[in-house]
Amino acid sequence: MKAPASASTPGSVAEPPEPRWLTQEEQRVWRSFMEGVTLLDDHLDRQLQRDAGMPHVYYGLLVKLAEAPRRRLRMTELAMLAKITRSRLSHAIARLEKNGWVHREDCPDDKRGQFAVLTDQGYEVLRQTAPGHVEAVRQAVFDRLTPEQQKSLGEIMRIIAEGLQPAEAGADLPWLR
Amino acid sequence: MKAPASASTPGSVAEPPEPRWLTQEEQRVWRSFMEGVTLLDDHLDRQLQRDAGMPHVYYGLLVKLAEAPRRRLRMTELAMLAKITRSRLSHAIARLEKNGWVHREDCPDDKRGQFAVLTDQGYEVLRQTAPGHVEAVRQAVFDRLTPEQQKSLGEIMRIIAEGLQPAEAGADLPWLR
DNA sequence: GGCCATTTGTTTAAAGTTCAAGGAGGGGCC
DNA sequence: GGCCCCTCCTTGAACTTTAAACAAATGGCC
Repeated sequence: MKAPASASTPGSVAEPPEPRWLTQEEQRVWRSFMEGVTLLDDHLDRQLQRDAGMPHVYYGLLVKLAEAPRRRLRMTELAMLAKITRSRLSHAIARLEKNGWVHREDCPDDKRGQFAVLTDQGYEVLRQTAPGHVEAVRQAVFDRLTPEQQKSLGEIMRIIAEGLQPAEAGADLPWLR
Repeated sequence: MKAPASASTPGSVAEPPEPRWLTQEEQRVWRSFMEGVTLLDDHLDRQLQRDAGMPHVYYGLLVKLAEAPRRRLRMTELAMLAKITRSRLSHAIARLEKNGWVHREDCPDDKRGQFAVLTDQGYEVLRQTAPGHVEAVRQAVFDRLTPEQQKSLGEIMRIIAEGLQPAEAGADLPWLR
């Protein structure tokens, strides 16, 4: 495909600029990325579904709760930490509540608010399944990468994440970032 | 948490080995990774849902078909290329067929077989939406990374993907790898 | 040919996600 | 107080994904 002569000096008629296609090498990088992510995500989802009876995202929610003071977080805060919508979180917490791993509690300060609280039972599930999960992550990722690659991966993904962080997110909750 | 004295010289009673927990730094890497992936995936899904009326995975299927000889692929082959299950593919193709972007065709050599074929209309959708999609990928990823980081990302994700590739996958279709 | 394990692709139902809409409370402003 | 806009969270419907079960065709083997 050839760029039209006007590509660098567009006339008065509005033309869409020539798309900045990916080079061969960029395409290879992008495909490796998508494949790696897809395979890894599926792998961890299956591992956790099998050993903990929940998808990876749900597991991540329990982890965030376990790390929080008093093992509880406001719904909106948890949603932001986990990078999911509040709607999705609502459904997820409903499911985890049915399992007895989380329960909801009203917020005394704000009657609109809800806390998601990790139950003892939920904590126990986490305690029992965490070793298997870390091991899976290690085998799939860290065991295969050199320390330099690990560092590099961290930097790269941090950059990408920062670029996509909704601008307002946590503007008033800066300690979450 | 302290490792028991027996950790390095286990006695005759079977004990689970002390889990290889992630270090602080490894945790930071892992979280950046998960966050970046989550945000990026959501971002691209929304972009394509808005501009092309389909999720990212479905778009990927059309791309694979467009690149294939005669714009067609056997279901199993396409599933392997896209790293998804055949079941998921069946549903996806059904949906794309309803849109008129793909149609199924019987395989003359193998009466069990089906080809998924990209229609002209499907190709047209791809042609119109590809520029917007590449641009989104560029802005979110390539524009933010140095050439070295891009190269590094490619290597790292290739390593991770290889480690998770089901052993049999494409054993008899080596040219797909 | 006949048998049997395997491959191919689909189907069903359950589970998870998304999107748009909505109820209820907070908080500023008059 | 009363009004209005915003935030917090939930809901229901539509859609996508998963897991398990299935029919049909293949291919090796006797």
